[in-house]
Amino acid sequence: MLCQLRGTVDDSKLPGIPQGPMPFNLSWRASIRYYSTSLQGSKLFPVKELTTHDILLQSRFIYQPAAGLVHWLPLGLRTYRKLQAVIRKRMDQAGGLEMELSSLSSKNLWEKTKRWDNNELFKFKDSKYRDYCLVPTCEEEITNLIGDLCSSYKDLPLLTYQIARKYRDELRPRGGLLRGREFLMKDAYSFDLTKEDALRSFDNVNEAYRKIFEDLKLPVTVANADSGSIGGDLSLEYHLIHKSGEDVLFECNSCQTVSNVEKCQSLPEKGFKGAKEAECQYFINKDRNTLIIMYYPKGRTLTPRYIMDEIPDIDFSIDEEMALAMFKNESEESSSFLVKEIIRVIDPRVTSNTNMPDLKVLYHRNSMFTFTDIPIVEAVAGERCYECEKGTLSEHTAIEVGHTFYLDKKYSSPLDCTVVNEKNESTIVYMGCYGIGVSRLIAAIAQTGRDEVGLTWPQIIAPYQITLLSNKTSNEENLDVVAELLSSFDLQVDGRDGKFSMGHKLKQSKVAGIPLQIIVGKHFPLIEIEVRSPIQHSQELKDLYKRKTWDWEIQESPQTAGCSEKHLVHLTGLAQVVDLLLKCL
RNA sequence: GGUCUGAUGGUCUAGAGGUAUGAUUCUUUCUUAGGGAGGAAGAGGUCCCGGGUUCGAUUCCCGGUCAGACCCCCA
Repeated sequence: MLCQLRGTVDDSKLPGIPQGPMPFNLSWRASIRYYSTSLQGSKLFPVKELTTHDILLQSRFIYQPAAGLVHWLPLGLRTYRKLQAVIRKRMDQAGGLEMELSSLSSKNLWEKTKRWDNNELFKFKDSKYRDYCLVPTCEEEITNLIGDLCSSYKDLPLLTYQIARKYRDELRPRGGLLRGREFLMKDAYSFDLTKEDALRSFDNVNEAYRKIFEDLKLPVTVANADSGSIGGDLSLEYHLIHKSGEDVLFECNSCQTVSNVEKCQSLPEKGFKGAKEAECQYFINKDRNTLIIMYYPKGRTLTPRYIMDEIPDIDFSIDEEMALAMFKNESEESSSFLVKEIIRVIDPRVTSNTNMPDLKVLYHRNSMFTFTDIPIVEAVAGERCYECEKGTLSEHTAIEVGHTFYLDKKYSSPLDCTVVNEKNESTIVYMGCYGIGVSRLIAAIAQTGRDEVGLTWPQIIAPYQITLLSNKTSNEENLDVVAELLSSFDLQVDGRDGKFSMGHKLKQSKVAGIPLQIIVGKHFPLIEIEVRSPIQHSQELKDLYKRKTWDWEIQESPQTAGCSEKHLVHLTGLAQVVDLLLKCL
């Protein structure tokens, strides 16, 4: 793939450089085109004012044919594949077995897990009017598959994964890759005989995730999370902190616990005397014999599910009016007042100093129970951590890029995924599921890594590691010599001539976030290397510098946009220096 | 599903009741030659779709479609 961008439009003048197959059968000319037309109109829209999504579009990583859909272009596809390779490597090391399930799934499994009635599911009918969906995730299919194929405890523990496209009928897709209707996700599923084993599998995958983000050199934040519609009771989210993020996290400055706002209880600040005024909301339990009244400070967001541990049979599907009607109705029918109960849940911010609203039901003192120590509203920054009760919470916005769930038997039970144990007894397996949004991760990395000049990728997923380019006057043979010298590297050779100036080619490479620009120009046989983002010199590099027997100058912090340092190296040492520089990234 | 905004050459845009401005891009060509080069000539538009008002609508009105932002939702 050396000469993908090499040469002029005139095929007859192509130099004798090996030509690899073009991705997607794009013609030679199309390849030149995607490069040369990038950032059109950049004078009108300087890169630093563009959104990251626009940079991805204009530097031809992706093409957006319609809202929520993405075509991957040659440059973007390289990053897309490299990121998959990183994930694949770590999942394999964790013992994962890669598979690939169909993107289509028939209705019956989804009915068993009660997830068919979801308007984000892409549903359609075939010519025989049978219902299908495009998979938004694969718990149903994989659980069914494993239940069918695995029958003995000897098959466990089992970890399967796939990197495949997923579909969600988002009402309003947004932010391009961040929230598309079709996206790439790595989804993994673990199957274990016992809960202990399942929790070990959960830890195992989380460890693999840690390594993946370490490979990418990303400062990922792990947060306790609500498990949402997936269910289960243990769930971790992986986030990149960024101001554009849609998730809100709270971090405790004492115990360091990070939690998603959806799963973050908080205590009032020290010395808080109580809210001025309270509001309340009524709920009823599933047996319809207990009314639950939640009191919380006026103006705060009530989070009723925080009481789930204490009142597991609370029924959130019944609204306030219905709950009150049911309770009153039951009261009349039932002659015994004693079987009726009222539970008051009073948020800790509501105290004796607080104005309480009037009760809407008659009650009997003996049948009333009160919680006063369970926080039931969304946390806000500045309040005290509920975990350690010492630290103060601070707020961050973040982009969620990964999520792990311990599922217990949530899916294995309705889908009857069982194995026999040593005693030949049938037992339901324990599951976990684990996702990384691959396409979203690319967008998140682009977003968090970009600067005024353009994108900056972690070296391991940059579309190319190096752009090798010529200036307008250097002769082609010199470029060939250097290309040959560096042929073992992941190299993009931009030998376009004519109207493409050196500055033009440099800018394009830097906008695209290629880590190194190497210029074959007027100093030949000295070669210029520009480093896109700041790096730490390794000891190895410093040693080589001391031992060098050929020309090598380093210019720290040059006054060039998108360039942290420049090297002027003689051909003789070029490959060694490039190799060590890449290792510093 | 709600609220708002928008739709004009491939891309971005100006504009006004009388078929359209500028830039960019693309083609040919000359010059230039180290930080997104400059000139010359050329190419490229049923002004989103349907209806209404009008002598005449791309422009005004109504409806639709699509796109974007904010809600809502959300493994």
